[in-house]
This record gives sequence, C-alpha cells and structure tokens, in this order.
Amino acid sequence: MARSYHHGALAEAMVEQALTEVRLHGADHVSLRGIAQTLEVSPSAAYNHFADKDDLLRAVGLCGLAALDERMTRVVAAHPGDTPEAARARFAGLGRAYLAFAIDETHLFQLTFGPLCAVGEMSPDETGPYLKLQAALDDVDRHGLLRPGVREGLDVTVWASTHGMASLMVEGAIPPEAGDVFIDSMSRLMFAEHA
Amino acid sequence: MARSYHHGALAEAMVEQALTEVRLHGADHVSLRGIAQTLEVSPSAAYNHFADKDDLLRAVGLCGLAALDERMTRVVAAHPGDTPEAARARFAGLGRAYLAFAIDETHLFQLTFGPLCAVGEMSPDETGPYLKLQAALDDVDRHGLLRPGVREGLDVTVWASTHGMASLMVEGAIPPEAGDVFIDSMSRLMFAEHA
DNA sequence: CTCCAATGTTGACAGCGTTCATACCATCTG
DNA sequence: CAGATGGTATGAACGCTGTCAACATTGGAG
Repeated sequence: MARSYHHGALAEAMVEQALTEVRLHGADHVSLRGIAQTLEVSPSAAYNHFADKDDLLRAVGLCGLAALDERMTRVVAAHPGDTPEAARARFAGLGRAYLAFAIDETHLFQLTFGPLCAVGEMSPDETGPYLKLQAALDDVDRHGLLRPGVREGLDVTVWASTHGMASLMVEGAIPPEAGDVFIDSMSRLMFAEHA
Repeated sequence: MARSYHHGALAEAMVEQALTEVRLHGADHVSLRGIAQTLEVSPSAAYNHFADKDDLLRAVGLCGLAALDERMTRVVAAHPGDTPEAARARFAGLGRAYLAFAIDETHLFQLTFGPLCAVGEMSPDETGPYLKLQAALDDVDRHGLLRPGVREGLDVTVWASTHGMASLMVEGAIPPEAGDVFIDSMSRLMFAEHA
C-alpha cells in the first residue's frame, strides 16, 4: 500500500519533511518542489492540502510553537509545588527554556515568530507559551515575591524581554552565554529580595 | 548624460529603489529584476556592484539601522542637559523612538534585524543605537536614578526588552498602544522613584 | 456495481537569481 | 591625436521556483 497512487497522509508528511528541512537550512531555503521530490510525489500534489507554500510553512511554524510549548510544559512539570521557591524556579526555568529553544532551534524560532506566521493572529489556545508565562507570574506574585507596584503590565514586559533576548541571541547580536546574566538582571528588577 | 550607456551611480540608485520597495512590500517581495526594470537597466548590471541579491538587501538593511540611529539622535538632541530630568527623558525617549521606528517602518525593521542582515557581525560604529542606549543608561545611573544593585547587565536587558517589544508589536502579537504601558512598566522596574 | 469526491499526475507558464560572453565608453598612456 | 585599459552595462541563456488547469486514478458510499 505504500506504493499506491494515493499517499494517504501527504499533508502530515509534507509538514514533517518541511519541518526537518526548516530545522536544517531555514525557511528561506526550503522549496515545495524539493519536498515533493523527497516524498516522491508530484509538486502540485501539495495544493490539495495547502493553499500555497506559505500555508505549508505556517503549519511548520505552528509546530515550532508547539515545540516551545512542550519545553515550557516540561519546565512547569519539573518544578511542582506551591512554595515560593518552586514558583521562582518555574518562572526562571520558563525564561531559560524560551532562550534555549531559540538557540537550539534557531531556524524554527525565526519561522515561528517571523513575518510569515503572524503570531498575533493566532487563536488563544495556540498561544500556550504566553499563558504559561502569565501563570508563572501570577504564582510568583501570589507568594509576594514581586517588588510592590510592579505587577501592572509585567506580563507583556517579561514576554517582550525574553523574546527580545532570544531574538538578539539568534541574530548573533548577543552571545548565548549572556542568557544567565539576563535572567539574573531581570530577577533583580522584578523580585523584592534577590536570591 | 542621463541617457548614456553608463548609469553613473547604479549602486546608490539600486539601494534607494530597493529601500522604497522594501518599505512598501517587505524584503521578501522585492526582486532584483523588478528593481532593474524600474531603473531601466539590465538585470545583470547589478552584479557589478553587489555580490548577489542578499548583498543588496544587506545594504538596505544598513539604511534601516541608519534610519533608526537618526531617530535616536534626534531624541537625544531634543532633551539636552545634565539634569536628572533630562537624563530620564532621554532614556524614555530612546525607548519610544525604537518602538516608533518598528511601527512606522515595519518592513525595514524586519529586514534590518532579520536573518539576512546578521546584526551581530556589524562593525561597532554601525551599532549606534545600542551605544546611544548605553550612554543614556550611564547618564541615568550617574544621576542616581536607578535602583541600587540593578546596573549590572542592564544594557543588554534594556536593549532586549525594547527590541522584543518592538518585534512583538511588529508581528501583531502586541498592540501598538501597549508601548506606553511597556515604557512605564520598565521604568517602575528600573528606577528608584517612579515619576 | 457504479459513481463521486478526494487525491495524485502531467505539462505548461511566468518569473526568479545568476552567469557568461560581448559591447560600450571614459580616461589614461604614448 | 591614436590606441589600449578596465570599469560598466547588455543580451541571451540556464536551471530553478511557485502555481495552475486539465486529466488520471482510486477508495469508499449509495
């Protein structure tokens, strides 16, 4: 059946193949034709499943978001409990996971948060990373760890900071080792007493 | 002379044309052939001045950096003086200018800080924006406005925050109006007494 | 068993970046 | 003033791309 006229799961296969090629060479260097050839399928077969090339790449971008979300989920799971220490560990861990994702999966990160994917227009449940960050921030606040009067707008500020740090590291403007310095700096800014 | 066989200043003309097309449609939607056609020049003429298309786009990206730098220079000039108030105004103004640039020149911002341009490998004097931010941070610190023990790593943190905010606004993930909230939030985090 | 809708193919089109051989022409040399 | 030089532009060509319309094949529902 593997050799039959119909592929059976072309859509998933194309996303997967595109995903690995994006990981290797970046979104700009993947071609629909190349993917089709690797899958031993005619180039135009893709158009039964995707509106165009960008549509396929958007699907890959969603995989990137999912991968980031998974990393963050793991971090949350690794630091359970309702103690202040756990809350702080979760928060810092989430930041580190975000940066680690950007470094490990540079190309995927660029696609996911690039112009093609328009993160801004995603459905809320696809924006897991932001929600997790919000939750961690709430926990940290609930334990009274934040400096007073600092909470307003902090969700956005923290997300922006982390995302900017990740972006600049990906572009080579800031060396990857600076990640810890950043987390520390951010902690000093936010927390009442620095650990 | 305008009709002569030799153009005379093709390189500059191409960068300029590419710049306006990037501004309008984004770097992904400009073609070397299109630019050549607009300039009434053969497509291959470009290769006397640029190694390839990416090389031309990199030049455009530098224009973006210059434009940002110019905005920031204007801000510094608009708030002269060695008073604490002026220092704070300069600092906040620089942040706002960065965000405004990203919003006004979305496509240019994406190109300048995108994968193609590799901001990280630029010569130091091309990185004016970061230097200006550093200087403003020094001023603000010299006047004792910062919360104690917060200065270490703050250059990078502030740059990352602002850049991340700009990026997320550009991608549509955060609405442009949130800029002021961000500046306020950042101020609360950094400054000893909030204005 | 037949027909349908989904899925894949074939072939073509226009456009792209890039290259190579060639033509042009301002300027410097004799 | 003649001629060589070398930077600059041209033209045609190559291989590649995304995309489309017309056609072929198939599995499954009626």
